Amino acid sequence: MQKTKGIRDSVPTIRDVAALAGVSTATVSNVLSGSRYVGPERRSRVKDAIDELGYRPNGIAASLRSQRTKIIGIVVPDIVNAFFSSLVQHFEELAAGSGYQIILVSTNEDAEQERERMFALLSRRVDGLIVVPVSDAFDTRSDVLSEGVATVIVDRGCQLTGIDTIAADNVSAAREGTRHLISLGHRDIAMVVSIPTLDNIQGRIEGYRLALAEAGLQDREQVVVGGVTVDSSRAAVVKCLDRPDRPTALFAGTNIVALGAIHAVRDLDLDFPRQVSLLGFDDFEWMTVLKPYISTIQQPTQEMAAHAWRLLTDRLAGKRRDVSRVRLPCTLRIRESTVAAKEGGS
Amino acid sequence: MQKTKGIRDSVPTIRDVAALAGVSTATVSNVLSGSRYVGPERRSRVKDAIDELGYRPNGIAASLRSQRTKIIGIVVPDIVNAFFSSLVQHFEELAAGSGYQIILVSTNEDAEQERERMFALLSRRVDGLIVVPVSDAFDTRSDVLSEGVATVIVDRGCQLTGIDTIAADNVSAAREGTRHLISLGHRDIAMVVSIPTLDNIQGRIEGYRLALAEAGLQDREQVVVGGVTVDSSRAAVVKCLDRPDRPTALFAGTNIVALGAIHAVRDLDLDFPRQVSLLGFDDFEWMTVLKPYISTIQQPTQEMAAHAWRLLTDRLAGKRRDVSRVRLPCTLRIRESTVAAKEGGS
DNA sequence: GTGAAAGCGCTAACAC
DNA sequence: GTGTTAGCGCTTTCAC
Repeated sequence: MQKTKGIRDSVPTIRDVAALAGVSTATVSNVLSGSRYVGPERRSRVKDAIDELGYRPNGIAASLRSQRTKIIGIVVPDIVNAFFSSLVQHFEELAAGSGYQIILVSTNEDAEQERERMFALLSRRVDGLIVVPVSDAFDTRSDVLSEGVATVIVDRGCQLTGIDTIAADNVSAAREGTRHLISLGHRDIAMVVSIPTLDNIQGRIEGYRLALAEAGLQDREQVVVGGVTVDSSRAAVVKCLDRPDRPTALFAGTNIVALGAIHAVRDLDLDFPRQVSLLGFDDFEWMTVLKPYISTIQQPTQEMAAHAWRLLTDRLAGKRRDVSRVRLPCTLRIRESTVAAKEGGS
Repeated sequence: MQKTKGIRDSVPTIRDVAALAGVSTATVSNVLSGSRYVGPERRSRVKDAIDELGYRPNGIAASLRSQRTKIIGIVVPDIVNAFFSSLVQHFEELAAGSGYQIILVSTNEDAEQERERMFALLSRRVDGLIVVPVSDAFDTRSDVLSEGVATVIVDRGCQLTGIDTIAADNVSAAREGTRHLISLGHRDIAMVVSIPTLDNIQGRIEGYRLALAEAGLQDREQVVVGGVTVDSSRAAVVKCLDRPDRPTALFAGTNIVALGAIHAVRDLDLDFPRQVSLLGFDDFEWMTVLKPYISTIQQPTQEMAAHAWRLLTDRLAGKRRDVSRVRLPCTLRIRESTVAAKEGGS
């Protein structure tokens, strides 16, 4: 088989376009990118040639040369978790709107996977990284971050310094939520959390404690650890509720934990919400479909994503040198699962 | 500023590694890829050099040269929909397990966006594409597919020929579900669907009709169009139920529609499931948390993803030339939302 | 305003 | 078993 120049048997390149249009490759490139002015006549000749050949620029080659991939790596612990998929959706939209694309990594709540996969992302030479770390030991893996790739940390791991972080104002949110429960007359309120060492969870616990202390209820503090799965949370809550002196209200620190808590309440056949009130975290469709409708604290996922994206693109554009640390307010959505405590409760 | 060869002030390349190890770049490349044997001594010298320099191969350059990016484009209509995010999770895992990465595109159920974004994916020179099309008019956009990129279609658009497709066996599944409802004594069963023109939905409608016909109930057929959002489905179902001759059972064709249907039942304050039974499609955590627990038809998302991945990688490896058309069986999960029809129903 | 040409960092022939 | 080298397709100086 002979390689004949005149025969187009493979994908057309910028050279083919240039030849057909009778211009230089530089001109074709400039028509495409608009980086410098090209006269109207040549421009239209180039466009015609592009159409005729069905030319599609090779982004790989462009990336190699320009040292920018226009790809952002998005790292989340679990894409099936509605909170994270909601974030990802927003990132994906923001990316599309500005000529970027996203490579998605779901780390499965596993630190080792996270590490490996982030290195893989770096090999792809992503322009930037948006990460919801698996754990706060993230900073011990600073080798990943020290590569000089622009990175924004979201939701978890926001105790890190020297790096842009963005999260909900967990302390205030949990404080407000706990106050709501207290105002309903609850005195025994258990906080159920996923992993108490995560900084966002710590914030929620802190807010809970603050509100308890304000009401002189610090002795009644009760933090239950549910873990990252619905089943583990369910088991933990069952254990917590299956006692005569059970709490009259549960404050679930994440949507997964809330799911587990509801299961647990069902398992014990308790009158829900009369015997146990429940306040959730995150706001999703199913919470308003299930009876009783679940009261919850809504995180501003869209704003979080928008802020994170802006932080990242500003840094990529060299518009910022200082480190940002953003905390966004949450909204308490009171529905039906939080009701007044029964008299003579505990 | 002078460019001094001896000073490592930038990211190390394969050449730096080769120089430090005293070998050729080819040898470094071979140590990394294992594509040909390298003697133990040189190998360890190379590895030391890599560690010392903190060298990380540039995947962009490798892709340009080898003409393979090891990236698969995943296109879904809506990443927040649990059915799709579940698929994506599996794809992401499969990719990681075989040295691939995925670029995610969420088309927002918009055909124009889908088209544009798929072209962008082609510009990135993804090795393959896994697509859940927005609509069946996908074939009119065959320009995207004619680029010769290996593509597998999942869930929707599976009426297409000449391309690998994989989906649930919607006809059988819906038939079995409808039979279940009929066996409970229901005679007025409404099927609520998202978009009746989608081929997967058509399959579900067909299964419903088949079961109705088997029972001599073809005259009672009632297909309600709910659209792609929870709110539109809710409104459609309210309209359907707010009549004296309302159906005694609803068969929701998707999880979104099921959510809308439950809302509607609540809105009308009907005794659920006594006055209206509900059979859903897709199986998610919230369905077993809400009372009554929702009976549903479970699609084998994991198997669908695994099959699709295999189809794609086999084709990439040149192991297949013929077109595959896979249909996977679903599982009926009977829980509490489907109960016997009240005597003298309609 | 436009072109020529030098690479970006790597892999895969092709040599030996 | 290992080295040499020619590009992959583009962007971007540097000339004019």
